[in-house]
Amino acid sequence: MSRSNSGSVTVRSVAQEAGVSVATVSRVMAGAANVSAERREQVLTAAQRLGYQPNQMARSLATGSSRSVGVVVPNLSNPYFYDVIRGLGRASAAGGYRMVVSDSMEDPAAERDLVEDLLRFVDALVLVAPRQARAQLDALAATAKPAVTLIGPHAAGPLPDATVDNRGGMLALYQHLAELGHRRVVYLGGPAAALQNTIRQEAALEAADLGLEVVVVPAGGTIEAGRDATDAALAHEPTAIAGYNDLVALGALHRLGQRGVRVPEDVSVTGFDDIAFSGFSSPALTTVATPREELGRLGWELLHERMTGRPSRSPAPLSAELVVRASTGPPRGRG
Amino acid sequence: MSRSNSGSVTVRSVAQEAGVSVATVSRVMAGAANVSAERREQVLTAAQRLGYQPNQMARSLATGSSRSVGVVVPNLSNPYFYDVIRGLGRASAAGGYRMVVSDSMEDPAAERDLVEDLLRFVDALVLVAPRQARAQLDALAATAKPAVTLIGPHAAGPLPDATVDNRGGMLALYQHLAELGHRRVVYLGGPAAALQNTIRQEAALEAADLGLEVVVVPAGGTIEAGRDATDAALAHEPTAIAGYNDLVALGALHRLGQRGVRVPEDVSVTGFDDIAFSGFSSPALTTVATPREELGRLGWELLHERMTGRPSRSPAPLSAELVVRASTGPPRGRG
DNA sequence: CTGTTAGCGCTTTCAA
DNA sequence: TTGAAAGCGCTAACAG
Repeated sequence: MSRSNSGSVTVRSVAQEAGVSVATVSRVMAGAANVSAERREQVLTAAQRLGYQPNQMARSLATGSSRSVGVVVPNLSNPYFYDVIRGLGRASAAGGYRMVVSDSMEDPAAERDLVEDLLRFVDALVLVAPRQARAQLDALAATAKPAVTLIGPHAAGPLPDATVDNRGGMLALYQHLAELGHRRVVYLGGPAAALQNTIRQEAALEAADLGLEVVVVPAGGTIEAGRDATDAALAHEPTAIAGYNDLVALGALHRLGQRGVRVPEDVSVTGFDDIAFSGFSSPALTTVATPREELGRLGWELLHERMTGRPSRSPAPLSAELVVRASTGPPRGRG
Repeated sequence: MSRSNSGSVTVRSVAQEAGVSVATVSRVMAGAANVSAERREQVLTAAQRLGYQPNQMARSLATGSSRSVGVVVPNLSNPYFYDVIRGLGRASAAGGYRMVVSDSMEDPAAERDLVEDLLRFVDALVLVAPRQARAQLDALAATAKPAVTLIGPHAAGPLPDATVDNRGGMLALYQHLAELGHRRVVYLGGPAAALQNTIRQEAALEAADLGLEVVVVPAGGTIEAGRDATDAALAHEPTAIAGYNDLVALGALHRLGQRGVRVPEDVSVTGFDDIAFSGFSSPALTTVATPREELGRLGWELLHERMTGRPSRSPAPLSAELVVRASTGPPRGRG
């Protein structure tokens, strides 16, 4: 051995400096109660003097826990996921755990690699809106480490999952449009690998009951995707366009503006997620809001239950709330 | 001891299964050349059979390196920082390092805590747009771990720093406005702790040489801050409003729309950063673009130099490029 | 309340 | 090319 860790201050140095055993130092650092005030003081000042910083690696190896949870998100450039992560981060921090987040950039293969990598050193894992096949996820549950999903598999699987009411949210949007008098709407579809899209798209079928004809035009999950799919959407002559998410809707809004199509006079537009930007577009976007920080918090709760060996079952989906802004209005007859 | 790490597959299990020593297993896993093909094969199949996964903690403790770099950003909800991080992530991943990113949420105290925490287990640190006092940063340089800043201290300090030409960018914006015929502009100031703001604000003084009178109105770094400061800005009767960054400018755009002030007919608006949303607002935002992924890459380069003990000096600021869109135009006389 | 000591799982000399 | 063995820095029995 003898790596040149020359300078590093260890429990040993502190113990020596303070004239106590390493065990005592360890106890003081851990905040254990069974140390006399006097000893504690000695250790603390010695540590201070030497600038001692516990080595997290050694600690983890000894305890078998890194006190960190891995988080994988499909796309951190979507503010929605950032908000979920923040809720998760706050909750886990309160529980004494740090978060290590990785972005798969919508790539299922990258997502698998990230999971594998994280599994080597975190205590537990949360997959946000996983983009991989169901079988892969189920395999994850067989791992020794606790894991949960957020906005995960539709049907109940071995992994606990917290999610939002995607179907209800979409239907609220459709109902709003139906009440406004719309009849034909285009749904701008999201990433194929996204489960949320599957669910949101399925809602199109049910929209028929509301007297709506919904045609699906594939787009993607980004603002650019929304912009680029808008021409195709317009070809169907809808009076309203429902985006897979706010980003897509914002992209559509932009393209409509370029083409001189007025919103909502000529075409209404809706999104999904209620990201901050949606309140600031012009016109401001009608969308559906879900409690995303709450979702993150809930994810931590589920994970924590798993980590402490308690049962933990997937809770009911968090409800989605319609947010009506300026991008929707009654359709006008044309021609 | 005897923590119930019962199930875990270790080098020992694999060695036993393969009928070799743990040293050989370690060598194979490390991809060392000095192992016979036969032995290697035995080890690999044994590892496969047992589903062996190296324990990263143990590895780190033994080698003294976690092969991870800590990254602290002030505000990940600003897409600008996300892009910088992505560049950094790609480069460090290519170099075999993983990134652990933390968000200080614009809180200098939180930033210090995060740094301290990260220092316990990462190999090196990069601070993006640090919000803490110069002295604190200089102290960081005294740490055993290599560290660099991105968009850091103005004057040269002990920490290498890669940055962008904030001053040049602002002046390009002012020159553009001056050429358009503007005379009086309001600069919507950013977060007090942000160094970028100091520099961008100082550019206001130089704008006088361009025939521009620039008055500073404090705002902040968010879209809400921009919105809320707009009324105060308007009180100065400017023909143009220059936001601290795109977020602030987008907020201003929104408020102007609410008040029925036309952009750019009545007031021109500019931002800084060229985040994706800025190309999609209406009107699209005139701003300044900086090579942010490149900035991240450069940060890794600097850090890597430090880590490998090479000199490393702060490079020249990356240049900022004016992006003219629809939010700026010639002023109209009023009254 | 305190110290001694045996590991956590892995890497890396060192000698064979 | 291979194995034995000594740690990396810390924690947690265990004995006192």
